[in-house]
Amino acid sequence: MEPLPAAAARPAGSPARIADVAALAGVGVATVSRVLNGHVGVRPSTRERVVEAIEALNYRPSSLARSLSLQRTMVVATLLPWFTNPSAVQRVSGIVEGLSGSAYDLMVFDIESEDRQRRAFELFDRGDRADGLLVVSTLPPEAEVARLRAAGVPCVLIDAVHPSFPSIAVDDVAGGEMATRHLVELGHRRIALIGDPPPEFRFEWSRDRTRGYERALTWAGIEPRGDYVREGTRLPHVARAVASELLSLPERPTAIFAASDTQALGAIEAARSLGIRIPAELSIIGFDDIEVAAYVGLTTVRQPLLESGRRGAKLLLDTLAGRPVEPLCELLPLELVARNTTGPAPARDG
Amino acid sequence: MEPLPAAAARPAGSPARIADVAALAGVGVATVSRVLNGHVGVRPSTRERVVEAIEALNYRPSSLARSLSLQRTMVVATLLPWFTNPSAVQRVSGIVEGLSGSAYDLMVFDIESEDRQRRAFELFDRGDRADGLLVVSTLPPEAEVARLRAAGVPCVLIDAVHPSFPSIAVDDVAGGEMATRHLVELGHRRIALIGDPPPEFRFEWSRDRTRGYERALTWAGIEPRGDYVREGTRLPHVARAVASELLSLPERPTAIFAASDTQALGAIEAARSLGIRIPAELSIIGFDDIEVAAYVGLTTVRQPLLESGRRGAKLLLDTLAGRPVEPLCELLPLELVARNTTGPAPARDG
DNA sequence: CTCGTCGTTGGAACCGGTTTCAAAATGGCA
DNA sequence: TGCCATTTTGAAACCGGTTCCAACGACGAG
Repeated sequence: MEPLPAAAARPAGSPARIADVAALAGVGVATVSRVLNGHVGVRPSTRERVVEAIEALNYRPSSLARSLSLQRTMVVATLLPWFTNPSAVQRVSGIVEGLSGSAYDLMVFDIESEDRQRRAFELFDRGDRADGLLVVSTLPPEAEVARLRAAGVPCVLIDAVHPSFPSIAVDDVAGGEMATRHLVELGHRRIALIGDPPPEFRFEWSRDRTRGYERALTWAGIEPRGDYVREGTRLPHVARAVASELLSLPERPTAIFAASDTQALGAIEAARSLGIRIPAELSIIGFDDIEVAAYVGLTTVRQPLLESGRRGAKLLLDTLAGRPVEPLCELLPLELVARNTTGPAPARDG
Repeated sequence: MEPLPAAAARPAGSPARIADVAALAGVGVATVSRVLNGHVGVRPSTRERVVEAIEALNYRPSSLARSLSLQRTMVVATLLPWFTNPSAVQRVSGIVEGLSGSAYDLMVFDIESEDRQRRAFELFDRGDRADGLLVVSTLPPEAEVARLRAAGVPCVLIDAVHPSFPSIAVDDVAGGEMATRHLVELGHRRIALIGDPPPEFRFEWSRDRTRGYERALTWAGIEPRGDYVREGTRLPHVARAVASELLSLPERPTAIFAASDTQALGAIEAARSLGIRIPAELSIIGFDDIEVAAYVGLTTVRQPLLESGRRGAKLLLDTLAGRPVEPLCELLPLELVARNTTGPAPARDG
């Protein structure tokens, strides 16, 4: 029973294992495990010997091995494309908020290509790297949906909708319509659109906003013009170039609806460098209401980015806590925020 | 040798294991593993039977178990506080860039409290959840440094310096001096400072910038005034409140040096709402040069945020590839970017 | 026909924890 | 002191993979 002082140190470079601690303390691994996890029923004197051994070896259990054994990680993962986008950042902020105070840690995985999307699901679809998933702005491939369901991995979608999972989203068609109608009501007839990239990663909100745009135009009796619709890209400098093109058309549009604030900012820069005054000569409306939008006075359609993350996190926590959550789609409200980048159409156009 | 068709399905809810595949294909687990990992030396007919079984069961290996066995995850983790801060986001963007094209996936872990910092290192300091670490804007506690070294976890520091690890940083004292001197050269004598939070998570660049500020004042023969120095907080609205206080002092400062662009924006808002014209009545200079800084015309001290991430990622990849990297501190260059928020001191102050 | 070689294969040990279960140690009481 | 109930304890099985190594089968040569 006397403590064994020298339990043959392991090769340098390998941290101590539970077996090393057990050997040093002269107990079995089960006892060390009990001490580590604060189980009752360990004699105080034994506990102390174990604690000493732990400290002597500077031991900490492998969280990986622990997860494998427990079938539980206490980690929630967020999968999202281009997560350094301002709107994505806002959503993640909400998720952080929603998770704070819970026992779960957040791990963020960026998807910047189809390849990474595959890798992401390879890592997470069995639920062994995270106990729950928040999938943002992307729709999992059907094969993954099947696997996630088979493995029983709780999963909540944000800014994407799938019948198998609870989803948080907004009505993008209505949003596009709202933005366009605002411009129409200001007297604009030549309204251009800067849309987002083609459906990558199966998320298509930009297309939906375009549909809303077309619907509002039709409703106002305005013929949609092909040369006014540009499916640009999410990158600001490309949006800027696209806007420059639009503003150099022989029949220059008097208003631009950008499918995201980031793109709207690009459009503003383009107008600036062409010497076009906003909103006197050109109205610009964005979508999202990212943080800088308020700062620079951008008119936009506000969607509750932060709230979407917060709400998604809450739903996921509910599921993880065993409170059943229906796979319903929750639509968050949109709101037009009129600031300084939209105004009445120029006179000669009225 | 004939294929066993029905290898007793496992309880629903559990994804297939390698043993299930082996049973269904009528081979040993070793063979399945060989097929999975593309090893040579498997008879084509056998390989085919295994592949069929894999597809029949929709099997995918547990990445967790795989990591445990291989002692390798092919994941790089980034640990950083408040990673939804614009400057942090920029750094992460750089990391994403630096890692793209490599075989490593990036996982981001947010540290928003001391508790989370502890959790972060609990998860990662044995190197079993990630093969390498990028620690940003925070200094690991010494105990963790010891553990990381003991476990041989490659680790690169960004925006933090520690003798044990390669570090990427800037000279914050020089930066603070550069900013303040710019104001001095414009004729300002009443120069206030909005600093950052007290040293949380052991990162102290704000204090260093304050030192640079004091040094520049002394150099110009200006007596530092206690009521002009406010250690604010990173949150924009608090910075705004602090700026309001400063601007309501009987002897109002004619210039403000904000230790980060985020805080500078808060100061600008405060000035705006008090009807103080920038830069005619008040000069404001920030630090970082975050993306919106250029957009709103903020004068600032530019530090290469993106580059810091890119460079850190490269160093880590080098280490992971076995190319030895010295634990040296790499200082990136700072640059004064004069835009529209700073100008000559008001006349009566000259 | 037998032997040696080489290409395939599967059993078992291992990665580092948790937990079950039965055995051992302890303590109370007659 | 002896017996039984009650802690305490550790060996072994398990989580789900990878890989070493020995054994197996087929084949060509002698």
